[in-house]
Amino acid sequence: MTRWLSDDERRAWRGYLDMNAQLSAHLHRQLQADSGLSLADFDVLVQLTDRTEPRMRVGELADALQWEKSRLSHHLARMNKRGLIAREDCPDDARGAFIVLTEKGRQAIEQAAPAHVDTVRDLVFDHLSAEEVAALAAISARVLGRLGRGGPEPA
Amino acid sequence: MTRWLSDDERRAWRGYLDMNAQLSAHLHRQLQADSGLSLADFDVLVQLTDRTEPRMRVGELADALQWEKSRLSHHLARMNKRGLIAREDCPDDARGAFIVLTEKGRQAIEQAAPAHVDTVRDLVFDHLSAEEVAALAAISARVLGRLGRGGPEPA
DNA sequence: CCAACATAGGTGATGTGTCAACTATTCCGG
DNA sequence: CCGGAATAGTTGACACATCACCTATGTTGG
Repeated sequence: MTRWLSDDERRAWRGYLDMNAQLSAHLHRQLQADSGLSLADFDVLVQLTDRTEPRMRVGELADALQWEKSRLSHHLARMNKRGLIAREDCPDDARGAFIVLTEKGRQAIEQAAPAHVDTVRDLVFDHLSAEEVAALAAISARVLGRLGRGGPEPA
Repeated sequence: MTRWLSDDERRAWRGYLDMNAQLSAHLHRQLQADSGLSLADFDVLVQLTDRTEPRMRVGELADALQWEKSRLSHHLARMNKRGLIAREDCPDDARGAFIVLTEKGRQAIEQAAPAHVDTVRDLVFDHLSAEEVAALAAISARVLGRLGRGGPEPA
C-alpha cells in the first residue's frame, strides 16, 4: 500500500525539484560564460587546489568528489585535452596515475571562484534566514544519512 | 569584493550539493531498475497523464515541464522510438504536433509511480519533521523567486 | 497580395554521466 | 614463486542536455 505525499510534502518536493533544475542550470551558465568552466570542471579543480600536495591520485580524487571512477576518467580526459590538468606516472604503482593542476588550470579556478561564490550568495544565501540555512543543512544531513545506510528502512 | 560563505552556509551548501547528487542518482537508479524509465521519461509521462485531454502540444508540454524545446524534442524522439508516446498532426497549425500517451506509456507510468513515490518517502520525507518540510518549501520558493526575476520576461 | 517577421518544432555537434566490459598491475595464499 | 583474486584506471556504447542553427508554416503591415 503506497501512501501518496501530503499536500505540504508535494509542494515541498516540487519546489525542491524545480529549484534544483533552475539553480543548477543558472549556476552552470554563469560559470561557463564567466570562465569557460563547467560545474564539473570547477569541482575537480577545487579538489586539486584545496591540498598542500600538488599531485593527487585518480582514486583519491574520485573518493573526494564522490564520483564514479569511470566518470572521473572521462572527465579528466577532457580536462587534460583542454590543458586544465596533466597526468604524471606513479612510480609506486604502475597501474596508477597522478593528476596535477596545470598553470592554466590554476588560473582558471582562481579567476572563476569569486564570481561563482557571488552568484551562489546572490541566488541563495542572500535570501535565506539563519534558521533556513540551518534547516537546509539539517535536511541534507538527514537525507544523506539515509542514503548512506543502504537498503530500505526496516520498520 | 567577494565575501566567501560563512561556515554554516558552506556546510549547508555542501550538504545541498551532495544530497542532490546522491538523491537524484539514487532515484534514477531505482526508477530505471524498477520500470525501465528515466526520471525525464517519468516527468514527461506525468504531464501527459495529469490532464483530461489525452493530447498535448509540444510547446505546451515544454512550458509545463519548463524544458527547453530542443531538449523536449530530442527526448520525445527517444520516447517515440521506444513506443512510450506517439505523435499526431495538428490540423489547426501544420507546424505543430500533438503528443499522445500510448498504451505502453500509460502502463509504464502506472506501474512506475507507486514505487517511485515510496522511494521518495523512504529517502526523504520519512526523515523530515513538518517544520523541515515547510522550510524546504519556503527555501525553494524564495530561491525560485529570485531566479524568476531577471529571466526572459514575457512582455 | 506579399515581404518581413514571428512561431513551432527539429537537427547536428559537443560535452556530460552511466553501465558494462576491459587491460594492466599488484597482492596473496599455498 | 606462481596462479587466481583484487585493484587502478580506461574504454565504448548509449542516454541525456545544451547550443546554434535550420525548416516550415503562420501572421501582419503596407
